[in-house]
Amino acid sequence: MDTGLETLSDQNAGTRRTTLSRDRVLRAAIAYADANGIESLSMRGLANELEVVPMALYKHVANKEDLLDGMVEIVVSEIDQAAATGEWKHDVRLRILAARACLLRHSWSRAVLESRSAMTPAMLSYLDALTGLFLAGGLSVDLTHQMMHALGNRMWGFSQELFAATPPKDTETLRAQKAALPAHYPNLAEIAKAAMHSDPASGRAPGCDDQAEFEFALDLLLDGVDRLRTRQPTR
Amino acid sequence: MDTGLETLSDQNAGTRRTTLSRDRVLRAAIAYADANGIESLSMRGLANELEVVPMALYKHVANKEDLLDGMVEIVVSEIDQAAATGEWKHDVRLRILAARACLLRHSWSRAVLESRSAMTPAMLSYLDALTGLFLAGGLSVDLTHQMMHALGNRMWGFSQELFAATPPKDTETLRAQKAALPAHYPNLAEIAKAAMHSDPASGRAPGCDDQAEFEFALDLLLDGVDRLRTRQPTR
DNA sequence: AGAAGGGGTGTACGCCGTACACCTAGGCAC
DNA sequence: GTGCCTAGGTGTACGGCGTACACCCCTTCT
Repeated sequence: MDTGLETLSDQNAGTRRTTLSRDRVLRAAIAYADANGIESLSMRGLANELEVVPMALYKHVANKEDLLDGMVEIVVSEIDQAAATGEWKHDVRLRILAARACLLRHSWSRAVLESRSAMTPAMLSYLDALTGLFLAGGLSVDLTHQMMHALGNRMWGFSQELFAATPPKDTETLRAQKAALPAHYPNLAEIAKAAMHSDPASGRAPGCDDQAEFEFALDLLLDGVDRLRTRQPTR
Repeated sequence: MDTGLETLSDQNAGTRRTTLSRDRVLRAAIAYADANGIESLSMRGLANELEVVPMALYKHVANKEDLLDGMVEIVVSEIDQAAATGEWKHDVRLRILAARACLLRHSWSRAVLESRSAMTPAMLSYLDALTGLFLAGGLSVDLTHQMMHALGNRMWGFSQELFAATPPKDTETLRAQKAALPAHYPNLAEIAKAAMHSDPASGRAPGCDDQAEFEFALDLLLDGVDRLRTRQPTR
């Protein structure tokens, strides 16, 4: 479904324009949110924009939550994944600035991203690549883990853990995709496995000590500025 | 208005319980959000909780936005402002962890806080005190400024500038409270003044270079972890 | 030709925030 | 005491929202 094949439409009378598709709906929603702000994006308004009746949208998105999920998925997938140069710090820096630039292009995206509970493939892919850069740069698995949490904030404003608060929901497919996770996101799988050892808590994102991770990042900043304190001001 | 004086009520018949007040409404809303989640807090449900008709709330809060403003104001004002010991890094650490602890007590508060556009007195007061700690600790005005932005994120998940996007609105009172700002929040006023010099842009929070501030914090983290990289893992 | 089903439609329900007119009870001036 | 004023609770109503459900039409496959 929702491949962009666009089978025979636009007969010259122009009665029905190009038909809908999940992708067309999502992109129209993004354009609408860009133009009018996310708070004024409604199913009815979007349908109106697409010159279609509101309920037509529900043939392509499950509900408004799904619409928002799809919107951020597209935005995140547009993050420029620059090629690695081998200079890990430089590479990480580039990736994160690319993410920031991408989210800034759609000012609503940060807020929506934070309101989502589950990770999408594009997010996982981005995070996995970033994790890989740290590991390749020689950071230990634990340090990489801590750093990912510390940066989560910076990248798109998260403060809570990335995998938090996913309700049980459909256990069947969930278990399946959980099993498939290591294959697609090997780096994430590695730090998750390591974290699991120290504290096999329930649910996803097990073994993450939020408080410790928060303090780690805080101390990194405080110690860093303390070191700068003795020199002249930066700007 | 809304002082807690509670003039003669509760006549033994118990017809009208204690009457409403802005404070009672706000605290009931906080309790409701704590118990049921912020997304299910509605004016109607809250009114029902207070055994009152929905429109009665509007005698005490202007609208739902105002209700949310009032809720975060209370939460933020409950942040434990520990006495300064003179050890600036320790003091800053404690204040920030106190803020985190307070916001974590009300899981909805972070999201609501981020959705607000304007600063409230309690927020300004907290930020002013923190700024004061940095300055007293010997950080330059510029470094303090950068650090406040870097920490904004850590404290309650902000990624955007703190003062951003306040619409023009009521110029009369706005100008007045803007003029009164230095008296109440001297430390904030100092870094704002310094920032104004380098780039007198329009609106509030002038002279803040978002991109530079983001990169400052990012580099602090990356350089910090790079330094840790050469030693053994932390946990 | 006839079945199947993907995709747009129309109607309707229950929730939301809140404008506006109203009523009522206490405090005050006289 | 009488009459007014006002703060605060009430009732009704409106427009907007997300979306369930029954429909129907048009394409495609057999």
